[in-house]
Amino acid sequence: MGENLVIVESPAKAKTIGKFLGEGFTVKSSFGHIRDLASNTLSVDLEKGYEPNYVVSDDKKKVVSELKALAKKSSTVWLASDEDREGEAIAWHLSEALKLDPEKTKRIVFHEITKEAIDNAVKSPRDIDMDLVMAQQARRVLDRIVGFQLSPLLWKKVRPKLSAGRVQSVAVRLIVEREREILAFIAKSQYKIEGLFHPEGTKQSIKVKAEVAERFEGETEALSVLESCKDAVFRIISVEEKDAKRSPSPPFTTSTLQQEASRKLGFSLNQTMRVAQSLYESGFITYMRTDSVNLSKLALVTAKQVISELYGKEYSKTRQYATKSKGAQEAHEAIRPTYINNIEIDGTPQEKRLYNLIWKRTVASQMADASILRTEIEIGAEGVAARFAATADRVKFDGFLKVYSESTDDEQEESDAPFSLPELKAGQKMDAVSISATEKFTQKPPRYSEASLVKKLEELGIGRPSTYAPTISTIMQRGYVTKDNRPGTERVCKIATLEKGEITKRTIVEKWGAEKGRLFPEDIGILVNDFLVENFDSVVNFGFTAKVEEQFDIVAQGKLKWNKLIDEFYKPFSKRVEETLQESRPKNAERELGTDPASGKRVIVRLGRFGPLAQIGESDDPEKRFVSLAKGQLLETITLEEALQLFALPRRVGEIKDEEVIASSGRFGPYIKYKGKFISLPKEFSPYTVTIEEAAAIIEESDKKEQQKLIKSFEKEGIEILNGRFGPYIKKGKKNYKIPKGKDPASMDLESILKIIEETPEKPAKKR
DNA sequence: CAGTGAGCGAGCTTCCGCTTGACTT
Repeated sequence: MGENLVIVESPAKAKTIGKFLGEGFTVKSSFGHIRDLASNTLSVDLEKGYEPNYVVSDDKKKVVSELKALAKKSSTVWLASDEDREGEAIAWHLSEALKLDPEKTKRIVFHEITKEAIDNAVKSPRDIDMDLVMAQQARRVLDRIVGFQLSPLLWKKVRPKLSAGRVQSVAVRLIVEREREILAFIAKSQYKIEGLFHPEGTKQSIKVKAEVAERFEGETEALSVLESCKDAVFRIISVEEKDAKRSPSPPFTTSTLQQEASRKLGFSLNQTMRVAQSLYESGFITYMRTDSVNLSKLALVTAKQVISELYGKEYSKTRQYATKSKGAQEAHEAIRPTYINNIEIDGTPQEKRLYNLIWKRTVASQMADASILRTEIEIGAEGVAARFAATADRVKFDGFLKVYSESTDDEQEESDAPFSLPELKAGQKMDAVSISATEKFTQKPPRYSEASLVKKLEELGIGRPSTYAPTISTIMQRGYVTKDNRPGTERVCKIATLEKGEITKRTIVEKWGAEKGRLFPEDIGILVNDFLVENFDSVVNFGFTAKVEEQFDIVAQGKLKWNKLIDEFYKPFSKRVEETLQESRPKNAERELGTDPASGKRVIVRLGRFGPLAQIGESDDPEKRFVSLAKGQLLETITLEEALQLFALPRRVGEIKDEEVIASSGRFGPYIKYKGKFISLPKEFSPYTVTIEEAAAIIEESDKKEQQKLIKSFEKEGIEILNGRFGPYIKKGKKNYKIPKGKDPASMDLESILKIIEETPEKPAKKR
């Protein structure tokens, strides 16, 4: 038992620090916050200066009692939580909950986990900074009041179990507003003119592709340019060479790691964080929840060594980056490999890939600029107003590009891969092999992906590294938004080509607007957002967090009392809550689409108990009909035709052997029903159009699969061995049992099966 | 699992930020 007890936030950190401190020190972890406002009620006394009611959370009772016992036996307790607002609060809650003697308690902080840094920290302890603690308390109480007063308002006015909060409601707002931008967007047709030229006196195969920078509004305008090119003699007007350089991106923070893992590896936010957590626990990387781009001195030195060894000295350039993002608290380092000389690690494929990404980004950040020679040429002709331009980049020195280049979110229509230009001189004649005018359409704004939404939130200073992934999970869980793919549509583009003195016109079909893993608002998200924007704009405003953060800073400086800040917010806020409560329901009114030509009744859409629906006939009409809207349809945008089509389901397709075949669409997509069985409809078929012949084939296919599914059956006992998605398994009644590895499912006897059933433990109650 | 669109009223839902854990199909 050590004389000294050191408490840090994370157990992995405790382990490493324990090694540095050695004899006489016991290092333990608090596992983050140990106390919080009681979770079942507001727990803020609105009458008594907003006094918070803190309790030790259930899952922390054990940690707290353990730490308490250890603290009792220790001569000194060192509170070594992070040096930011939350960390300071953790230190204070520890001192309160463990009833620490101030004489025996010391607050220390360190920014690097090295022996030197820790020794230094121990030499210069300080007291808990109560101003900073109160700034945290203000943050906590404000979030609780906003969340626990707005959410119940939604339960009353919209639907139970909904939620609202300073962070999540802004995230939803961003998605809803982006959707409306997209709806309002009208694609503009423009013409892009490109030419393929052959420099005179060079090999026949050499071609130079050049483009006119400006876009042309209409077909006539574009054609007149082509017309003017007919007999033109093209020459190089200018050749310009410029030196350019590119610099590496800073090392990873949580948000940039999430963005790059999404773009380069296709990871979701949760996936990235789960894999990073496991790399951290294995000691491969530094802490993964950080907003800092700072690297420790040790890391800088190792990076230099590694780069010099691998690529040569000229590739190394030591750089220290400054954090751009507002509100960054910088309690940790950037995310980097713990040992940069560790180029590869052991682990799952996912872990290897993420580690590799982190390694490359870190190393590249300490490498030299790439230097690039950019050649720009211009081609023109007398009588042709438009100028054709081409650029080519030649990498003179690759520098950091040897290791890493950052991806972008914008999907480019064509790859602008650098191509090389032949030796060209001003005045040189260029034969126009072909010149074409292609119709292009302006792009609608992109929907957010999980990662680009995090980027946006970070820019606005909303949310923290530890909450980005959970926040986005929350708004999906509430049903406000859905992550989805959309197949995209086709459109026809016109092309006119001038070749050998003649202009020919044709059209091509272009696929556009396909989306993968994007966030779409749902009707309930739109409704809740509009309700909040209408009544609480000051809170769901994009600038609200930045504004209160300024106030928290003033509290942290000791120039403002925390509960005065709260009071100034709460007075107008509670008034607004009261007023909104008195007012009528939010605009959940129905939207009228028109009349049903068959019955002459009114067709409306509205949000029902189970989601958005279309309705024919009034609510008091005994013959009224309902149908749910399909995935991807919104109340705001659905048309009468689309709504009426929904009523065509369920549809009788025909009969097979005197049994009806029905086609419809359910929770799990389109299906056909035959002899009481449901069969999912393959993608290429639609329930509106599938024919009885097609249905027969689908049913036959499904029967075949069903037969292959059954490996063995014990009818008397009601036990079956089946082939499932994850391999063979045992089924008895409604329960499934795993077959141990190495057993051949087809040759198992009843006895061994019963034994497996016997030995399989009961499923524990579902925890949430 | 593949349709629901209500009625009565009790009891519950919910925030943001720190941190990991222990469950199997």
